[in-house]
Amino acid sequence: MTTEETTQVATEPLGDWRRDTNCGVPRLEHVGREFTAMGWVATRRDHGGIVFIDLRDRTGILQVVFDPDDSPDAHRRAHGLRSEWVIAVRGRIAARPAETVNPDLPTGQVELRVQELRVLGSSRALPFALDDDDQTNESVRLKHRYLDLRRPRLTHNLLSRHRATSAVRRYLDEQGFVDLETPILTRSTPEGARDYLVPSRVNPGSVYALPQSPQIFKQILMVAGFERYYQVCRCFRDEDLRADRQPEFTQIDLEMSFVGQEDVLRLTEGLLVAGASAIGAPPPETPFPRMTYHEATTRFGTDRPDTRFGLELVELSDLLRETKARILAEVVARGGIVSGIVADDGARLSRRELDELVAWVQTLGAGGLAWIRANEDGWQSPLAKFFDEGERERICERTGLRVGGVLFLVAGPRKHAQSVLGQLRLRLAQMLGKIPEGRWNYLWVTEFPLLEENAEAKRLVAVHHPFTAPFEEDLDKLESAPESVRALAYDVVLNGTELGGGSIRIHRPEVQARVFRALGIDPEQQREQFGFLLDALSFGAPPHGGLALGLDRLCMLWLGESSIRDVIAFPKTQRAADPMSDAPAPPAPGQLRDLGLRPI
RNA sequence: GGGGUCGUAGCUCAGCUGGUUAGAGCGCCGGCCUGUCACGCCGGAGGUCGCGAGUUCGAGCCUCGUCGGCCCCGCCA
Repeated sequence: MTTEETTQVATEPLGDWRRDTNCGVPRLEHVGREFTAMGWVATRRDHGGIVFIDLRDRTGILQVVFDPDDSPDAHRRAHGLRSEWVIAVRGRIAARPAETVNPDLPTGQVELRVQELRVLGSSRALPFALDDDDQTNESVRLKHRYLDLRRPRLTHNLLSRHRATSAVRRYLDEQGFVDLETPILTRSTPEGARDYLVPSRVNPGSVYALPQSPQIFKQILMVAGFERYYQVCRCFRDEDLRADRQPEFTQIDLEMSFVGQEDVLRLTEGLLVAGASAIGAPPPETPFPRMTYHEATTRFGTDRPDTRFGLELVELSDLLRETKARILAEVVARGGIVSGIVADDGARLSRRELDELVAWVQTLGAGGLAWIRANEDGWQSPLAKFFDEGERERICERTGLRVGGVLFLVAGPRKHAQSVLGQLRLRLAQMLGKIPEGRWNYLWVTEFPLLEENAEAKRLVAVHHPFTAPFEEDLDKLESAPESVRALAYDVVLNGTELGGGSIRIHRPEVQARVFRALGIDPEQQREQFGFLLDALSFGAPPHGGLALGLDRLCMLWLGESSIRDVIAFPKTQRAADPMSDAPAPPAPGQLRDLGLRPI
């Protein structure tokens, strides 16, 4: 039978039938009631003399029974039903015989005995099975996303996401926030991610940019006097994709006037409690632990530490200044550091696994990875022969290295060595099974530096963005020691993933001018790039600050998924394409001409 | 831009050292079946081995290129 023939099954109109129960609803208390249910044929079990259908709607599954004793006509027609047909059934709820109760279904104690059947829609044979454990290639699933979304797990994910979003909106509404929209067609801003550009037909040669975030507009809304703004808004960044990065993603974006950092953090904690509770994840305990940027990078090698396990970094530079392992001593002499991680059960790793780690670290661009394995009969290490007795004792004392453990060492410029160890730490935790299940470690990282050296541009750039306020007490170092100035910026982290971040903004024009000067942005550039914000700030700007949270990532973590694609209805592939609609596509003839564009 | 990995029936996969007519499970189609819930039993259809070159007497298998999925580095203020 061909596909075309399959689709030629006669379907019936809905007529005056109306649904009066959902599939997930009926229980023993409904026995004897007459119901009309509608949904999709999830599975059929045709025994000839009797036919069972699992009927599915978004609320769950109900077993419906076609028995000739109830209706010979419905029973005869039930043989023709197929997977994913849409049907309406009318009948009576009955208790199942005791031995046929299905404990795996919430409705498993009852069934609907069908008196009348209407076939509302037929279905072609499916391109893939709608099981939660189906491993079908993702491009096939995305091409038929409407089918993929019928899988209970994805249905559950999107319904849960809706509950979380609704709860967040309710929470912010209660806190006096106003939901305001900002432009999607906006102006490209310098630095940051690559923009998606939209050419303007009525202004040939000019383009809009899609917003990377509504940053400037929400600050202007503060100047406009709205005091508290929020938006669940789409943001666009034309960068390469990852499991937790899509070209368009959703932020919970908010901004508040007349507040300091503490107010934003407390409000955000409440928001996360509301969202987690609504989605069914454990609500976090508040207040969240705090950690400075300095502590995070020193102890964990990253500004988004996963504190669910140890394996912390230990610096050894001062012990190894004079060591005969020249490869280490030279790095210290040049101003770099030697830092390490002890895995107290690291001896479980085979020589081969250790070698693979060394090779892997090299792919991160590190000079190398040294390891010291503390065996019963002494140290085993490519560097063992360089260390004398005193050094060994001091290293063990500092790091806690004991028999059965392995010490991993990385030497290099401070930032780089820490970052490599931070990544090694995560990898070790995975290999050694040190990441506990069911832990939800929320954490604030604070006191980010305001500015940092950009290696490529060889100048200072803003760590957060150019409107981030410096610490008041660090202001006098802005010219003398700009890199030591701390920012009133903060990130919220969950289990090593950055959920979002924000800052208190500069609302005083003279401070903004000094920061621009430190960034090397001259007044002409300031006007050109940020003129409208500077204008706004000059007309009575309240102190203000805010933050943005990645809603997709939040839902992913709360729901235990490993990709944000599983919490987005219509995500894109790694090449930023949509296999269902075939976007992006070449422009139609004439479209480019209308826009005043020519292919290069 | 770079690294890794995968691509064989609708789906998931097997396919030995390059050798006859490319297999399995699920799904699909037909038949039987009155208590199943991964129903069962019998039968059947279904293949551009991603695509293109090359090597070879001979390529699903080897080489090169290319397209696509996923993971990662760079990138993501």
